[in-house]
Amino acid sequence: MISNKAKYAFRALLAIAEAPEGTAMTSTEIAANNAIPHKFLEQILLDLKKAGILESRRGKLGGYAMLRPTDTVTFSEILRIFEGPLAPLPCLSRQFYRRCDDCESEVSCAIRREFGRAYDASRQVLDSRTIADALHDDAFGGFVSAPSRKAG
Amino acid sequence: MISNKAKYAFRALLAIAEAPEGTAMTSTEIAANNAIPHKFLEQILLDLKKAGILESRRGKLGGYAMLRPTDTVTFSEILRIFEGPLAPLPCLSRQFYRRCDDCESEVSCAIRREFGRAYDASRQVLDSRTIADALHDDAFGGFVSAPSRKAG
DNA sequence: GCAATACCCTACTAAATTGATAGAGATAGT
DNA sequence: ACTATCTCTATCAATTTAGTAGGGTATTGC
Repeated sequence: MISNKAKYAFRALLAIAEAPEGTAMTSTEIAANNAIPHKFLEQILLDLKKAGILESRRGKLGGYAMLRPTDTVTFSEILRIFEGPLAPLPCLSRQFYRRCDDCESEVSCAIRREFGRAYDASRQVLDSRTIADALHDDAFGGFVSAPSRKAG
Repeated sequence: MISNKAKYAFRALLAIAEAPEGTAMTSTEIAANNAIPHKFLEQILLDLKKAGILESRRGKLGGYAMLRPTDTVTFSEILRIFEGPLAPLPCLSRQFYRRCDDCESEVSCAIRREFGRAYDASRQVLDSRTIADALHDDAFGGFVSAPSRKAG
């Protein structure tokens, strides 16, 4: 399960990305329209700004806007800001690599191998999907299909 | 990142599964050979027993052994015992489904759609890989290949 | 210049989770 | 009876999560 913080970040980003180019959205607006606690959202937007995803203006006509084009901002990038490493094991992370304390041999570790496969699979999605993709419901994998997943 | 508890559980399971059919391994043995705190491991093995994965015997010739064949025990099954739902969002979980508190429409939720893709991808691995596969380093996806991942 | 608006920053808190440790009880074998 | 082993419950410290609180700082418009 991803944290509320990360979920709020995606909601906010999608809201900002949807706004017409050049217009800024205020934290108050975003909070109200997306069921996010206002002061909590402020922290999140600040994190996104510090990460170079958003830009901001203060004062009366202030607010937040995308700093980078929406099609360059991937889901994994955002997730990492709020969740830290996405790898299931420290020894599988490229960006936050840490050897397991008690590991004898990484190459022969069956747990590492299996989780490596799972991680590869999910990373292939999260690394390639962007905010722009999410907004436009672009197809994944080169074809369009109705969602087959059923809730429940 | 998966919890230490889950990681220990996999280590223990692999150790037990590796033992000759019919022989039981004691928690003390498993703990010593796999760098797991003994009393912590006891809780874990108990959970695995309650979940119907292991059987146990008390007393002098006691210990733990597989209850079900190793090729029927999937990674996702074990993970769920110790980590709860694997889905990144409650509204994507089949076994622990919960609507997001503030969700207006699940079908049109872009966040749900994108994470659904990532979840599908990793589930395809974790649902299909078993303890037996991990032990025998069986190929995944119908072919054998040298691991291309580099640690670091 | 001054007030209103909106972002910026830090500190705090309650509740839950993680990663154990501790100790007593139940059962099986010799 | 004795001992090895599993079984069960309680407890604990550290960390994380999900916020709340309350100022401080920049910008605009009058």
